[in-house]
Amino acid sequence: MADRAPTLHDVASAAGASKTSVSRYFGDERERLSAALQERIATAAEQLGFSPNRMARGLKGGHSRLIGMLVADIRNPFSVAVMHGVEQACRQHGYSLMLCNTDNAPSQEREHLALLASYRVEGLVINPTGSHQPALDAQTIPTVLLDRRLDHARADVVGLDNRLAIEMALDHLAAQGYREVFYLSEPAAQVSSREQRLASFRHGLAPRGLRGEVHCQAPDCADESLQAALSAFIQRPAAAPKAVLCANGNMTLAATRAFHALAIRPGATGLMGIDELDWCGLVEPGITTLAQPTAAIGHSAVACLLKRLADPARAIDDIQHSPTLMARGSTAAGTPPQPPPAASSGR
Amino acid sequence: MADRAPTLHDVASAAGASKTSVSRYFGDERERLSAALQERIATAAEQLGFSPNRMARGLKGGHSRLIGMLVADIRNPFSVAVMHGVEQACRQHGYSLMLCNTDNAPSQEREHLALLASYRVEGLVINPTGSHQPALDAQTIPTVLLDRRLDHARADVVGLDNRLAIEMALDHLAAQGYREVFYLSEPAAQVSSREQRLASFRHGLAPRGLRGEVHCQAPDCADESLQAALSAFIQRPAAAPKAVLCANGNMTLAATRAFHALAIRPGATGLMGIDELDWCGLVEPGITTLAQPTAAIGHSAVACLLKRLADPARAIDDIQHSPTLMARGSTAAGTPPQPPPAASSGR
DNA sequence: AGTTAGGATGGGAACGTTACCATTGCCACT
DNA sequence: AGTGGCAATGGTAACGTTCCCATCCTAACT
Repeated sequence: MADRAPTLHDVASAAGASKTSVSRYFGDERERLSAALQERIATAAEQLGFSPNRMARGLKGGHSRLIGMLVADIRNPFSVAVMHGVEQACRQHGYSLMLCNTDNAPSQEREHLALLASYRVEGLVINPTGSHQPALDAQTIPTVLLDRRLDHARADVVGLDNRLAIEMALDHLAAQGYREVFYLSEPAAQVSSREQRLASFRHGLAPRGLRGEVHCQAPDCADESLQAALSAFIQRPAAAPKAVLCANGNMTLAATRAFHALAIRPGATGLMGIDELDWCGLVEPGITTLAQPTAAIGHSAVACLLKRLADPARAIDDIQHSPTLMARGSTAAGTPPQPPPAASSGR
Repeated sequence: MADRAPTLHDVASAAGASKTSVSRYFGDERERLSAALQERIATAAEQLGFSPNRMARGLKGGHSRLIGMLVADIRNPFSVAVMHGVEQACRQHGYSLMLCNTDNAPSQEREHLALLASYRVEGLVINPTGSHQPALDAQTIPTVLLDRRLDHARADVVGLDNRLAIEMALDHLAAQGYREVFYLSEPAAQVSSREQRLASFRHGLAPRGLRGEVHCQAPDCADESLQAALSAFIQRPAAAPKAVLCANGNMTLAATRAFHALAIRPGATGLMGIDELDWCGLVEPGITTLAQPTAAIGHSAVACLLKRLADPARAIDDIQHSPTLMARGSTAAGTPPQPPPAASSGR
């Protein structure tokens, strides 16, 4: 019969009702209709296979019921896990998620931002690419920043408690008897979470009697430079065991590959990373990680966004989640854990 | 100034032009406008920060410029990789992607389908959950099925050449000297790709002089049953080496975990899987896989969809991609590869 | 009985855009 | 000079909804 999708009007005439009534039925005023009318509309709609046109609805009411999400790297399991949480939370609150992947490219970030704006998304969850984006700063749509802070943008931030994470990592490494730590990160400039972790690392060394060394490099870089740096670190003579600490999942993967290429089994030389990955228990002897509560992060990002939608003027939130230590063989030094150099030994 | 987003009309009056001209400027008739007018509109739009409202555009023209994608399990790296390809391809063709994750739940599949329909997406890329969905069959929106065929739905299919994949796997295992193969799959009923792989497995054994055993189980199931089955298979006395073949990435992960729990190092007992994963090179001694060309699959899914959009009546496509063998240590039997029992030895 | 409150319903004007048709010039024909 | 055509622009009616207001009816008041 109808070649195109049936409209409100079609349903109305089929049910012998007015557009308004049908609109009410599908909106949130269904109770205002008499039982008889509800029945008629339900039947007619069912029969025609009607589903309200969200475009039209969004146009008239100004509510798109859409939330946009910008992910820097969709192939990063951490991002996917958070995204999963975000999507669930959105759905729970009656929003749909429009997802865009920027592949860490500022140009795509800009483009997608414009796109999402043109769909009049009501809110934005953004995991920004590193580089500074004026377009992001000028954001007029309520925004929650994921994992990465942006200096110039007035937006809520949800992510990991980076200082706590690094301290937990250093505590664990120190307790396991490691005394020198090689910190492996992607280039930290411009990316707040990396900067925070790096700074916390630097500050956290001395109080624990640790020595540290920092190595930053892009993960897509050739493996050789990482291998070389790692190998130099490991071969350098030292009195106590050494460990490698990876600032995120990408680097954990890179470091594990480097260990593998150098034919070094983690443990005697420690290996630890932030972000839990499927395979961390599988690579011998198991790789110690700090797992991020990805679902919680996703949910709280949406919760935060909705709060801002409800009250645009409220103070900016900065929600920091705590990681969970997954201790495995890669940080069992082999030498029995020694008490820290100076401190009390009783406890 | 303006509290809400500026409209076409705002730009028009700011530029001293008509709505039509501005519409033309932002549509695909920009060349029809004189240079002077283009200039004026560009300036005005820039200054107001105008971006056309896609909702309104979609409403009037009937073109949402939206493609919907339904993914059964967003935490499956294979799905994500394909999705990445789909998104790229969409963007290249001027479409945006609306992504929904069904978490393998038919109810969510139904729900999301309705949602996408209500946004009037022009096409659908679906990776169906297993169970039979009348809603999917009745699909009136042009649809491409990913990886999984649906009996009752008239839709194009894009995926792996499952028969070829299994044959490549069996060829490889046979060539490496394995003679008994334990086939590990998620429950195959209702899911065409699993059924195809399973059937190909069964048919491919005899010609190669192999013996086979099939084990199906849900991946979220407790590990013990898998471990028990695996252990029974491995301990059974046999004249020649045995191998485990995993039907997809999830099962490869499960099997690797089981090997790990049983403290068996793959190799003497072979281990191989369909789907390449980050860590397959990392787990000792490297896990042999068949990599799917995920980007190509994503791109061809969109290409296929666009062809159908252009010509709804054309014959149904069934595009099968070929996998790539990533041979690693987990299928190096240790015994030198013997020539197949009967066949010619000269080649 | 007359008035009024209020519940149920319908009519019509937006929302921001595009599609169609109309209008204006201007130039090149015969 | 008159006509036709084309290029450049503008006006207006949709698209499918929701929102505001009007209308009707029933029931409960004075």
